[in-house]
Amino acid sequence: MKTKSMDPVAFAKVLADPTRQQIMKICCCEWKNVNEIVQTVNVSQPTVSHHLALLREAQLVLVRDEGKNTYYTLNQDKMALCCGQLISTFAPESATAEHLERLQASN
Amino acid sequence: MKTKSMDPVAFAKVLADPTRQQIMKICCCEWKNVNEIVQTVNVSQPTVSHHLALLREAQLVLVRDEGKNTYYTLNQDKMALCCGQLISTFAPESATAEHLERLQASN
DNA sequence: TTCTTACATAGATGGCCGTCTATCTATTAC
DNA sequence: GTAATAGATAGACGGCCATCTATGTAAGAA
Repeated sequence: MKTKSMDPVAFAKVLADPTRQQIMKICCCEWKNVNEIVQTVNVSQPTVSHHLALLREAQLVLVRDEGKNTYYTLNQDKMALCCGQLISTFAPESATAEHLERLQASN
Repeated sequence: MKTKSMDPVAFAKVLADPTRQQIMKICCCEWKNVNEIVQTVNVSQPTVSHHLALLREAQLVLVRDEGKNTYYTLNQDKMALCCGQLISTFAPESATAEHLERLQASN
Protein backbone atom coordinates (compact mmCIF):
# COMPACT_ATOMS: atom_id res chain seq x y z
CA MET A 1 0.00 0.00 0.00
CA LYS A 2 1.36 3.37 -1.04
CA THR A 3 1.37 6.03 1.68
CA LYS A 4 -0.52 9.11 0.59
CA SER A 5 -0.42 12.57 2.07
CA MET A 6 -3.47 14.32 3.52
CA ASP A 7 -5.03 17.72 4.10
CA PRO A 8 -2.66 19.70 6.37
CA VAL A 9 -5.58 21.05 8.40
CA ALA A 10 -6.92 17.55 9.04
CA PHE A 11 -3.40 16.42 9.92
CA ALA A 12 -2.97 19.25 12.43
CA LYS A 13 -6.38 18.58 13.98
CA VAL A 14 -5.41 14.99 14.70
CA LEU A 15 -2.21 16.15 16.41
CA ALA A 16 -3.92 18.91 18.37
CA ASP A 17 -4.70 16.96 21.51
CA PRO A 18 -2.36 16.03 24.37
CA THR A 19 -3.91 12.62 24.99
CA ARG A 20 -3.63 11.73 21.32
CA GLN A 21 0.02 12.77 21.13
CA GLN A 22 0.67 10.73 24.25
CA ILE A 23 -0.89 7.69 22.61
CA MET A 24 1.17 8.31 19.49
CA LYS A 25 4.37 8.38 21.52
CA ILE A 26 3.43 5.17 23.32
CA CYS A 27 3.00 3.21 20.11
CA CYS A 28 5.88 4.84 18.25
CA CYS A 29 8.47 2.24 17.20
CA GLU A 30 6.54 -0.63 18.77
CA TRP A 31 3.20 -2.45 18.67
CA LYS A 32 0.92 -1.91 21.67
CA ASN A 33 -2.54 -3.32 22.34
CA VAL A 34 -5.34 -1.14 23.66
CA ASN A 35 -5.03 -2.24 27.27
CA GLU A 36 -1.34 -1.46 27.34
CA ILE A 37 -2.14 2.02 26.12
CA VAL A 38 -5.01 2.48 28.57
CA GLN A 39 -2.75 1.58 31.47
CA THR A 40 -0.33 4.32 30.50
CA VAL A 41 -2.63 7.25 29.77
CA ASN A 42 -5.00 8.75 32.29
CA VAL A 43 -8.30 8.35 30.46
CA SER A 44 -10.89 5.60 30.17
CA GLN A 45 -10.71 2.71 27.70
CA PRO A 46 -13.51 4.10 25.48
CA THR A 47 -11.67 7.39 25.26
CA VAL A 48 -8.53 5.60 24.12
CA SER A 49 -10.57 3.66 21.56
CA HIS A 50 -12.02 6.94 20.34
CA HIS A 51 -8.58 8.44 19.83
CA LEU A 52 -7.32 5.30 18.12
CA ALA A 53 -10.31 5.44 15.76
CA LEU A 54 -9.37 8.98 14.76
CA LEU A 55 -5.75 7.99 14.24
CA ARG A 56 -6.87 4.97 12.21
CA GLU A 57 -9.13 7.05 9.95
CA ALA A 58 -6.22 9.40 9.34
CA GLN A 59 -4.03 6.36 8.63
CA LEU A 60 -1.55 7.61 11.18
CA VAL A 61 -1.52 4.22 12.91
CA LEU A 62 -1.18 0.71 11.56
CA VAL A 63 -3.48 -1.96 13.02
CA ARG A 64 -2.99 -5.67 13.51
CA ASP A 65 -5.63 -8.01 14.92
CA GLU A 66 -4.44 -10.99 16.92
CA GLY A 67 -7.14 -13.07 18.59
CA LYS A 68 -8.81 -10.99 21.25
CA ASN A 69 -6.18 -8.32 21.03
CA THR A 70 -5.76 -5.42 18.64
CA TYR A 71 -2.29 -4.01 18.23
CA TYR A 72 -1.47 -0.52 17.07
CA THR A 73 1.72 1.16 15.97
CA LEU A 74 2.45 4.65 14.74
CA ASN A 75 2.71 5.02 10.95
CA GLN A 76 6.01 6.84 10.81
CA ASP A 77 6.12 7.03 7.04
CA LYS A 78 2.82 8.86 6.96
CA MET A 79 3.97 11.14 9.75
CA ALA A 80 7.16 11.99 7.89
CA LEU A 81 5.25 12.61 4.69
CA CYS A 82 2.72 14.94 6.33
CA CYS A 83 5.41 16.84 8.21
CA GLY A 84 7.36 17.19 4.99
CA GLN A 85 4.27 18.65 3.37
CA LEU A 86 4.01 21.19 6.19
CA ILE A 87 7.61 22.21 5.69
CA SER A 88 7.31 22.60 1.93
CA THR A 89 4.13 24.63 2.40
CA PHE A 90 5.03 26.82 5.36
CA ALA A 91 8.83 26.92 5.31
CA PRO A 92 9.70 26.64 1.61
CA GLU A 93 12.68 28.97 1.90
CA SER A 94 14.23 27.23 4.91
CA ALA A 95 17.37 25.14 4.78
CA THR A 96 15.30 22.19 5.93
CA ALA A 97 12.97 22.47 2.94
CA GLU A 98 15.88 22.58 0.52
CA HIS A 99 17.36 19.53 2.14
CA LEU A 100 14.10 17.57 1.94
CA GLU A 101 13.73 18.62 -1.67
CA ARG A 102 17.11 17.15 -2.49
CA LEU A 103 16.17 13.99 -0.60
CA GLN A 104 12.95 13.66 -2.57
CA ALA A 105 14.71 14.30 -5.89
CA SER A 106 17.13 11.46 -5.23
CA ASN A 107 14.34 8.87 -5.18
CA MET B 1 16.85 36.64 18.64
CA LYS B 2 17.36 32.89 18.72
CA THR B 3 14.43 30.82 17.45
CA LYS B 4 13.24 28.38 20.08
CA SER B 5 11.04 25.34 19.65
CA MET B 6 7.70 24.91 21.41
CA ASP B 7 5.28 22.35 22.81
CA PRO B 8 4.19 20.10 19.90
CA VAL B 9 0.58 20.11 21.14
CA ALA B 10 0.48 23.91 21.19
CA PHE B 11 2.09 23.97 17.77
CA ALA B 12 -0.52 21.60 16.35
CA LYS B 13 -3.36 23.57 17.93
CA VAL B 14 -2.23 26.71 16.15
CA LEU B 15 -2.19 24.88 12.81
CA ALA B 16 -5.51 23.16 13.39
CA ASP B 17 -7.72 25.75 11.75
CA PRO B 18 -8.38 26.31 8.03
CA THR B 19 -8.59 30.10 8.29
CA ARG B 20 -5.32 30.24 10.17
CA GLN B 21 -3.52 28.06 7.64
CA GLN B 22 -4.92 30.25 4.89
CA ILE B 23 -3.52 33.34 6.60
CA MET B 24 -0.19 31.58 7.03
CA LYS B 25 -0.03 30.82 3.32
CA ILE B 26 -0.89 34.40 2.41
CA CYS B 27 1.98 35.85 4.39
CA CYS B 28 4.47 33.10 3.58
CA CYS B 29 7.53 34.52 1.81
CA GLU B 30 6.20 38.08 1.86
CA TRP B 31 5.04 40.83 4.18
CA LYS B 32 1.31 41.55 4.20
CA ASN B 33 -0.66 44.07 6.22
CA VAL B 34 -3.92 43.17 7.94
CA ASN B 35 -6.20 44.66 5.30
CA GLU B 36 -4.48 42.74 2.53
CA ILE B 37 -5.09 39.56 4.49
CA VAL B 38 -8.71 40.46 5.28
CA GLN B 39 -9.43 41.02 1.60
CA THR B 40 -8.25 37.52 0.79
CA VAL B 41 -9.88 35.44 3.51
CA ASN B 42 -13.61 35.20 4.06
CA VAL B 43 -13.85 36.34 7.67
CA SER B 44 -14.16 39.69 9.41
CA GLN B 45 -11.23 41.94 10.27
CA PRO B 46 -11.46 41.21 14.04
CA THR B 47 -11.34 37.52 13.29
CA VAL B 48 -8.18 37.99 11.26
CA SER B 49 -6.68 40.06 14.08
CA HIS B 50 -7.58 37.27 16.49
CA HIS B 51 -5.79 34.68 14.39
CA LEU B 52 -2.78 36.94 13.94
CA ALA B 53 -2.61 37.41 17.70
CA LEU B 54 -2.48 33.64 18.20
CA LEU B 55 0.22 33.30 15.54
CA ARG B 56 2.16 36.15 17.15
CA GLU B 57 1.99 34.58 20.63
CA ALA B 58 3.29 31.34 19.14
CA GLN B 59 6.03 33.35 17.39
CA LEU B 60 5.00 31.79 14.11
CA VAL B 61 4.78 35.21 12.48
CA LEU B 62 7.12 38.19 12.47
CA VAL B 63 5.60 41.65 12.91
CA ARG B 64 6.67 45.04 11.62
CA ASP B 65 4.86 48.31 12.39
CA GLU B 66 4.94 51.01 9.76
CA GLY B 67 2.82 54.08 10.45
CA LYS B 68 -0.82 53.10 10.48
CA ASN B 69 -0.08 49.70 9.02
CA THR B 70 1.09 46.50 10.64
CA TYR B 71 2.87 44.00 8.45
CA TYR B 72 3.10 40.29 9.11
CA THR B 73 5.15 37.52 7.59
CA LEU B 74 5.38 33.84 8.36
CA ASN B 75 8.32 32.81 10.54
CA GLN B 76 9.65 30.02 8.36
CA ASP B 77 12.57 29.19 10.63
CA LYS B 78 10.23 28.53 13.53
CA MET B 79 7.96 26.49 11.29
CA ALA B 80 10.88 24.36 10.09
CA LEU B 81 12.09 23.90 13.65
CA CYS B 82 8.70 22.79 14.99
CA CYS B 83 8.09 20.45 12.06
CA GLY B 84 11.54 18.98 12.59
CA GLN B 85 10.63 18.35 16.19
CA LEU B 86 7.48 16.53 15.09
CA ILE B 87 9.51 14.33 12.77
CA SER B 88 12.12 13.47 15.36
CA THR B 89 9.37 12.67 17.87
CA PHE B 90 6.85 10.82 15.73
CA ALA B 91 8.93 9.50 12.84
CA PRO B 92 12.36 8.87 14.39
CA GLU B 93 12.99 5.79 12.27
CA SER B 94 12.08 7.40 8.95
CA ALA B 95 14.59 8.29 6.27
CA THR B 96 13.51 11.90 6.67
CA ALA B 97 14.46 11.93 10.34
CA GLU B 98 17.89 10.50 9.60
CA HIS B 99 18.53 13.16 6.99
CA LEU B 100 17.45 15.99 9.30
CA GLU B 101 19.70 14.55 11.97
CA ARG B 102 22.68 14.72 9.64
CA LEU B 103 21.71 18.26 8.67
CA GLN B 104 21.57 19.28 12.32
CA ALA B 105 24.89 17.60 13.11
CA SER B 106 26.63 19.57 10.38
CA ASN B 107 25.92 22.89 12.12
C1' DT C 1 -9.20 69.96 16.12
C1' DT C 2 -11.97 66.78 13.51
C1' DC C 3 -12.32 63.01 10.39
C1' DT C 4 -10.85 58.83 8.48
C1' DT C 5 -8.33 54.75 8.12
C1' DA C 6 -5.89 50.69 10.31
C1' DC C 7 -5.88 47.59 13.67
C1' DA C 8 -6.76 45.66 18.32
C1' DT C 9 -9.83 44.44 22.13
C1' DA C 10 -14.21 43.07 24.64
C1' DG C 11 -18.02 40.39 25.13
C1' DA C 12 -21.54 37.14 23.33
C1' DT C 13 -22.81 33.05 20.93
C1' DG C 14 -22.92 28.65 18.56
C1' DG C 15 -20.71 24.56 17.26
C1' DC C 16 -17.28 21.19 17.73
C1' DC C 17 -14.84 17.76 20.41
C1' DG C 18 -12.78 15.21 24.39
C1' DT C 19 -14.52 12.85 28.06
C1' DC C 20 -17.52 9.90 30.53
C1' DT C 21 -20.98 5.83 31.52
C1' DA C 22 -23.47 2.26 29.58
C1' DT C 23 -23.76 -1.15 26.37
C1' DC C 24 -22.62 -4.17 22.49
C1' DT C 25 -19.67 -7.56 19.91
C1' DA C 26 -16.26 -10.96 19.51
C1' DT C 27 -12.96 -14.15 21.08
C1' DT C 28 -11.12 -17.45 24.34
C1' DA C 29 -11.58 -20.40 28.57
C1' DC C 30 -14.15 -23.52 31.36
C1' DG D 1 -23.59 -23.84 26.73
C1' DT D 2 -21.71 -19.78 30.43
C1' DA D 3 -18.29 -16.67 31.93
C1' DA D 4 -14.64 -13.52 31.26
C1' DT D 5 -11.77 -10.54 28.78
C1' DA D 6 -10.67 -7.16 24.83
C1' DG D 7 -12.19 -3.70 22.36
C1' DA D 8 -15.65 -0.82 19.83
C1' DT D 9 -19.91 1.94 19.70
C1' DA D 10 -23.76 5.05 21.39
C1' DG D 11 -25.37 8.85 23.66
C1' DA D 12 -24.86 12.71 26.96
C1' DC D 13 -22.44 16.51 28.75
C1' DG D 14 -19.22 20.31 29.48
C1' DG D 15 -15.66 23.22 27.99
C1' DC D 16 -13.08 25.37 24.51
C1' DC D 17 -12.72 28.18 20.43
C1' DA D 18 -13.82 30.48 15.92
C1' DT D 19 -16.79 33.75 14.74
C1' DC D 20 -19.47 37.85 15.05
C1' DT D 21 -20.83 42.94 16.43
C1' DA D 22 -19.54 46.80 18.93
C1' DT D 23 -16.14 49.62 20.59
C1' DG D 24 -11.46 51.38 21.65
C1' DT D 25 -7.00 53.32 20.21
C1' DA D 26 -3.65 55.30 17.39
C1' DA D 27 -1.86 57.50 13.35
C1' DG D 28 -2.13 60.30 9.30
C1' DA D 29 -5.22 63.84 6.50
C1' DA D 30 -7.86 67.97 6.16
